[in-house]
Amino acid sequence: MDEFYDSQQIEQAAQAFWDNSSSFKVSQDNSKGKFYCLSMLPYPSGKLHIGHVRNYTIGDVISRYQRMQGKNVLQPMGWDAFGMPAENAAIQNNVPPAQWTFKNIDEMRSQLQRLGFAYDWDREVATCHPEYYRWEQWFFTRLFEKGLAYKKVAEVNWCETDQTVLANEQVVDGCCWRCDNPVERREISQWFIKITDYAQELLDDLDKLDGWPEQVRTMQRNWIGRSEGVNLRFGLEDGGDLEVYTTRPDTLMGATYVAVAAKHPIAVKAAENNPALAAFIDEQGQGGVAEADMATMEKLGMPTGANAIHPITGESVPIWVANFVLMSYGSGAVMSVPGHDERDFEFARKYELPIVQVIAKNSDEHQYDTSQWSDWYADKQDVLTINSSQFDGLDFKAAFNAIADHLESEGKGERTVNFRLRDWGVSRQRYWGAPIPIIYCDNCGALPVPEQDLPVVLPTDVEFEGIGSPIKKMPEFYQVDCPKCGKPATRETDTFDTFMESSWYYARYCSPRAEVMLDDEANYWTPVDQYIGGIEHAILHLLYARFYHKLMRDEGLVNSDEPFTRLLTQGMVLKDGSKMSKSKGNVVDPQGLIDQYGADTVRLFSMFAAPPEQSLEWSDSGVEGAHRFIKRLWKLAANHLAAGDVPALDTEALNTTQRDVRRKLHETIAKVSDDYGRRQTFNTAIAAIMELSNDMGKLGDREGQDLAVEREAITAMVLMLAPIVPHVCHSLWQQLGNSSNIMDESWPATDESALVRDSIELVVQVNGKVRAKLGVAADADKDSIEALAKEQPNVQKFIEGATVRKVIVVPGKLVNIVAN
RNA sequence: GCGAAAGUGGCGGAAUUGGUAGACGCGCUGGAUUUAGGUUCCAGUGCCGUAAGGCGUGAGAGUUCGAGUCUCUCCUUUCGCACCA
Repeated sequence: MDEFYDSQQIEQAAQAFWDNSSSFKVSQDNSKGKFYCLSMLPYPSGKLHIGHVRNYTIGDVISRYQRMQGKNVLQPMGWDAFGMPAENAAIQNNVPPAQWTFKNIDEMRSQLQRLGFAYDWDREVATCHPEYYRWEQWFFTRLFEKGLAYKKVAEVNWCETDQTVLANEQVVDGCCWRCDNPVERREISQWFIKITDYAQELLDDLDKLDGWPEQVRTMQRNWIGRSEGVNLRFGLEDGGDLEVYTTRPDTLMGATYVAVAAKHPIAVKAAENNPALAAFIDEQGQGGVAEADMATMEKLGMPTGANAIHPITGESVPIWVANFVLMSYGSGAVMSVPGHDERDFEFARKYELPIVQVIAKNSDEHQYDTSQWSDWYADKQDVLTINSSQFDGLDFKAAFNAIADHLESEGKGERTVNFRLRDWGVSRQRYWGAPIPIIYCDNCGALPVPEQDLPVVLPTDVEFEGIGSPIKKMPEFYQVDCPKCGKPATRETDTFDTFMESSWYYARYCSPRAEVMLDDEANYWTPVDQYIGGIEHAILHLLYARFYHKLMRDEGLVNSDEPFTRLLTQGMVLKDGSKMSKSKGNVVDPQGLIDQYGADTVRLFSMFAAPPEQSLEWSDSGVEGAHRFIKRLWKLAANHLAAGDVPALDTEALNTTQRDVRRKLHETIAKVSDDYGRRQTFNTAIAAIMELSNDMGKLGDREGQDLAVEREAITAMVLMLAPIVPHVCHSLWQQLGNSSNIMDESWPATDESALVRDSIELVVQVNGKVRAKLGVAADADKDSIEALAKEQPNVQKFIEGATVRKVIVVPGKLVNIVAN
């Protein structure tokens, strides 16, 4: 065997072998258990980023590990190919988005292939291809017919100068990123899908997802935001009423004003005769629509001059316009209880509105300081109502029920379950996306494009100027005949949110060329057994995909409730402590590293530097360390093979050193198996194999059973490293004399008899500090351990003159002598 | 602002169920070998201290025989917030 490790030659040979034997092509096979391992598909931005390398290495390691567990493994790859960057590149480089996108796909595909990922490339999907998005269009027409897709007015960021809609990302400090003019909020009519119809199920089913990180489930629960409260109505002095929703009806007696959104009809009407209010409302239309910006801006308000009638006391309370009340949330109005809501409290202090205390700490502490907020003011526990006339002296639950009952009996309100989750807006006023398959006819209204006319193909031969979407200026695209009455009609020119494509691609991989949206193979492979992707997708993408799966289930396309059984959320890759970005100049190009060290080194370092869920600090010298380890492994095998014939292992004939090494080997197999399968901490698996490799130096002269133990250990190491560094392990496997394909070998098994120990080492502590170490027989009893521990000279020294109060013996671990 | 995480040597990290803090790797120091050099191998390496020993897991408190791990308060950083993907 060549003593020199030549990564490029080894990797080329291994990849040629895999290609020639179609190693990763997979089909339905009912003789084995299936395992669907999926990594989030990349946006084809140009070149592979180091974050992609990490994501896809994790997926590949899990796939290859599962294959060695005897599973029929599907690991596909594709492209989330629609989106804004292609439009931006088109403007910058004067190249059509489609052309730019396909060039990037070709480049990135070859990079992925160079990394040796075990993808079934026959299943590759690009979401910008009409054969993909036609099914998305078809599915949307099904949702339309079921009443799950509808149109309503919603706000967007609007740049008046450029006459264009801006994404939140394109709004910088309230101004347009291109022309720097202030952005305003504009209402336009858009398509929505009723995710709120599924809010309760999306919430409930989170409990079933025990293969998901708890933090992701918590984030989704909070995002869905189920609350139980009361919808209640304040009367208006000039007739009619004003509906508000509250989760705190127990504090209704403390409502001292009502706040409405700037665009609320009451505000708009009041502004008619009030120029100052009109100016204020106008000002609130400035800036972007992003919630983070809304929530951090200064809380401002202005009185409308109108009053509302409190539903219980009948008292008159002022109606204010407040910029923190959003028209898109609930009814666009809230009751304000400054005594028991921190935001209302600050608002009331600022505008000198009355603050009334209506709950008090359950103790005798009825004191209430209206000059500053105290945490307990909003408590629901250990509080009683006060100043609430007939509702005095009640705890939260009793007050909630008494007031809700009262409102219901008076017809002024009703108990309601509310969700924070809003319907999914899927319209985008952009070019590079899937056309929304709707036709507007003056006679027949909005109609879905008939199935036989799908797909609505996005024209790719376009002049792209950057201001507005080119298809909005193409009569040959939007001028159509009404599919119902045949009269001239207009095609929808908005395109779908790209989350539409990424919400069902996992199912399409199962039968990517089928002439239906999904076929039987989808039910063979789904749900995905292991999904891997960035933590930044914890809410939106993962929630939309869960929703889509339920929609597809209800259409009869899949027969499971959830798309992803186990989820691994990968941490970010950092350099010098911060996220890599071109502006910081700290971007690591994986291609250069692959050229220099080989794919295996890059894969090994990516897996070794941190556990997958944590952020990973990239380090060039760390990459060298990974390369060094592969070279050591190579040399270990070369020297072993050079030592000559290996005798059969005779476990009865081993000396102490050989037994120790063999015990270490089987301890390592046990640990590494657990790390791969249950813990998914590949960094500790690699560390354990490195430890084993260090320990093998103890074996010495490679005589007799030395070689037998060494062969057993090297064989196991190569098998255990194969998922992480598949090329070098493929080569070593062959050189060790095996004719089989290593990825179809079985995972090594632990020999329990090798783990047996005669004696164990215990730690002896005095008052919790380590004072001695003690070797005892593995079956020693507590009393003899305690006696032995006390005899230790260094223990004697510390308990001398003191009284032993207690002795704690933790079997197999330690003895703690408590003395003073 | 709201929601979710993270914080351990010079650095990346380990400690899985409350039980020896710092595995493994990087870097550094000393030595050996070879070379023009990279390489390779051996030894050492949390901090203070000659030592005995003491201190030490973002800060502060608490529970416990025992806390990186559990509880509370605070600080810092990261991610998400619905049109970035």
